[in-house]
Amino acid sequence: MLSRVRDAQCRPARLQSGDFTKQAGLFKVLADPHRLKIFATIAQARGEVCVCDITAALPLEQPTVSHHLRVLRECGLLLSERRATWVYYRLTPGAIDALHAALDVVAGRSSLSRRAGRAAS
Amino acid sequence: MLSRVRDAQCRPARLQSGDFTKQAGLFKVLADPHRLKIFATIAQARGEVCVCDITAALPLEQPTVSHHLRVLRECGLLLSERRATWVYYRLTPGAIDALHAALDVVAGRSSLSRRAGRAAS
DNA sequence: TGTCTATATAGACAGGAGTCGATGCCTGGT
DNA sequence: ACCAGGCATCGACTCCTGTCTATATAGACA
Repeated sequence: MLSRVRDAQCRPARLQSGDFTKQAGLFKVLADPHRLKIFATIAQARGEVCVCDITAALPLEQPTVSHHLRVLRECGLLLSERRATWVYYRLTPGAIDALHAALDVVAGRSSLSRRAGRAAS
Repeated sequence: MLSRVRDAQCRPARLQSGDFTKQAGLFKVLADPHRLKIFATIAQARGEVCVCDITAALPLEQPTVSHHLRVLRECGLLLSERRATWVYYRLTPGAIDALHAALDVVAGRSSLSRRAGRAAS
């Protein structure tokens, strides 16, 4: 039996039994360069950004930008608010933490200890 | 000119000029549940994991697992080493930090301050 | 050398995702 | 009431990707 030989020098590893569908879904939302640029722009604006400004800054047609904003909104990363004829997007509170937490689940690090680390800095 | 009206109450936001292709590429690699499970398994093993164990733990055929491992390897997150007939995968040193750094680029936080925060915990 | 096992590669296929043009909805102004 | 502009939705198209089967490669062993 060959597996006996391997086990002797490999000590086979408890494998992850859970599924990572939720985390993968978050990463998928960030897996597009244009969408990531939209998210980064809003994140670094530390406030709200008008859709018209986002559209103007991207080499995409308006419906495509609207589609990306919808994806970001529906996964819970962004919030939108209409004022007059314009729509403004902002980060959902805790969005960045949610992303770091997803990474921590993957890396096997508790999100509590990570937040403690960030708070100490 | 309508934009004048909007500018008065929107103060248009410096938009991100850089492209986030590199970061989006990293997130894309993690955007598949099976691939994320593979990565999490290896990350939490704190060492190397045999391909045969990964294949046994997933509801996928062997070539599909091999494909996912290739993707993780070619993006720089995993390293592979052959010993006898078996191949072992491990995390590339700094892989987790690279992912957090990518998030920090998006969130507008310097990776230096983040690492300092983690080191202090 | 021949065979068996473990892994990688090649090719094909189906479903998903990004993009666009056309159109509809909402709001403000005339 | 009508028009104009900003944004969302719809439908279609194309490319990408995850998956499979079939096959090749590499190493161990007889």
